Amino acid sequence: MTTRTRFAPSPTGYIHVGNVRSALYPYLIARQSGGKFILRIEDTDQARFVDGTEELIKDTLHWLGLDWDEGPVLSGAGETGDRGPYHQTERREIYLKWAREMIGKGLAYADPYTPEQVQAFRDQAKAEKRAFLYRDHRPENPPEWHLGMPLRFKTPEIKRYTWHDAVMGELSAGPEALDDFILIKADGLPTYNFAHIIDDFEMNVTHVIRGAEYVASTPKYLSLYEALDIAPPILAHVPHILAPSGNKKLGKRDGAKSVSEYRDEGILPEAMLNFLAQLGWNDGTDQDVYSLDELIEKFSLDRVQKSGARFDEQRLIWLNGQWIRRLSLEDLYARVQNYWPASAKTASEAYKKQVLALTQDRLKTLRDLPLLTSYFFEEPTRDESLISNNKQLKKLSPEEISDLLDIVKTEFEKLDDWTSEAIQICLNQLLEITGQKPGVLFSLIRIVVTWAPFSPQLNDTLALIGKETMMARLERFNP
RNA sequence: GGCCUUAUCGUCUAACGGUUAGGACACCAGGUUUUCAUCCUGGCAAUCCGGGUUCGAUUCCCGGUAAGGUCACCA
Repeated sequence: MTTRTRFAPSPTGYIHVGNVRSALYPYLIARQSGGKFILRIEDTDQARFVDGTEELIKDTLHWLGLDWDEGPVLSGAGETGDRGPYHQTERREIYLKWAREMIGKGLAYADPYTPEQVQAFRDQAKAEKRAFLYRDHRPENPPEWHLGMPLRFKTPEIKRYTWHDAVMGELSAGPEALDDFILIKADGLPTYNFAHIIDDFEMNVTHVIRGAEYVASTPKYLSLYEALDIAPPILAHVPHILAPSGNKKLGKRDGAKSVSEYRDEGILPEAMLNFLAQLGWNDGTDQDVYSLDELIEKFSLDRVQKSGARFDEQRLIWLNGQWIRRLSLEDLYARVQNYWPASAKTASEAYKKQVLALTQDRLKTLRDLPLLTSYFFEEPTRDESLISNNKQLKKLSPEEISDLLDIVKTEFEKLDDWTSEAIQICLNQLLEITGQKPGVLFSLIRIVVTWAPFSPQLNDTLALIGKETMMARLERFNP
């Protein structure tokens, strides 16, 4: 049987990094076995529906390179795949057909209570410090069901379930976990609990990979699979990603950033995928950097961690730097297009590529580009703290600084061959003439020319900035 | 409160009864006769607690403790 996995998000807002991992793992499983990866939109909650989310989901997956074989098409309103529709709201009749069959078999019944009455039962259970079970209130003679009232699953057998989870191993839960949950809501749409089971069956899904919050309801699903005589798919519950501080699950309230935010900050999709895959998974080796192809080859659910992992942004940024360094100059140049400082607009492509080549090694996120390069394109703003905070330079008086720079100007004025090599020779001569240490002299030149906290090698930087600009900047500076 | 799950450096993790408990991020120190966020070298730092089982437990069992999930006409 071919592997078929799915990512089934609800269009209820932005996509955060936790969601991405729930897409990545099923994607990897599908690809490593030559199977299919399905995108299904679970849009049955009309109250929480947020317009535009579906486009966001598709854009995000596409940006990450997690392309799907079946589901809504990337842009526009169509769908691909022969197991659709892939929007749950368009599958309404399918769920109702299943529901009517279940009523016929005595597996479902109408819920006669008002929401307020059910809430009263719930409150009572809570007051008595018990778990709420609807089946304790299962009506003796439920009315005939019709559209407009909730339909509930009549749990056929209240018992303990034991099952295997591809991540968690052997799991089991007592009869308390079983209840008569709602199949069809009063609005005629199914609940997640019902819809996903029908969909996964009808779409031939072989692996259900989802967040650990579904472990508690798995016995209910098992009970439904059994009643429907459906063989359950392989179940894999992935632990939560934890917020940077505290032990809570990463959520919007804890400042969980959307994937687009990281994208805007200049995190590469390769780094994001690499980071997320390793958050809670490893292949047992010391490897740190994995391409998507390597992940496809090496990923396995049974090596996924059972406990939650904290989202460590510093590691993500480190990985991003690793990936930036692995990119070819052409590739990096293409990706960095929207990150240049405004002043680079008029610069030539050739010049920008030279700047990029010089700074590639120091770039951690694409958004750092202006910080690292703006002085190549515009007059830098003088920042006195660079001198006053410099261990060596702050010992020098303004006069001493002025004298040093005069010598520098004189020597460089004589230099016509403006290449890195010639500049380096000139710099070395300046050390001899002034009798200064490199840490003093070179730092001073670097700061006065760039006014940046860090920059590439001095000779290369000066070569690229050009003699004229450099001399002008030295001239302008008065200690 | 019921049910379920988890527990190794600050963080992510390796070790599937025998290791000086390994690696990575972060941090600290030194180096790359030049900054630095790259690069190299070194350092700091962990098996939640208590009982078993065993010649021997991070590893297996039990009990605590702590943390997380869940108990919706949300997914």
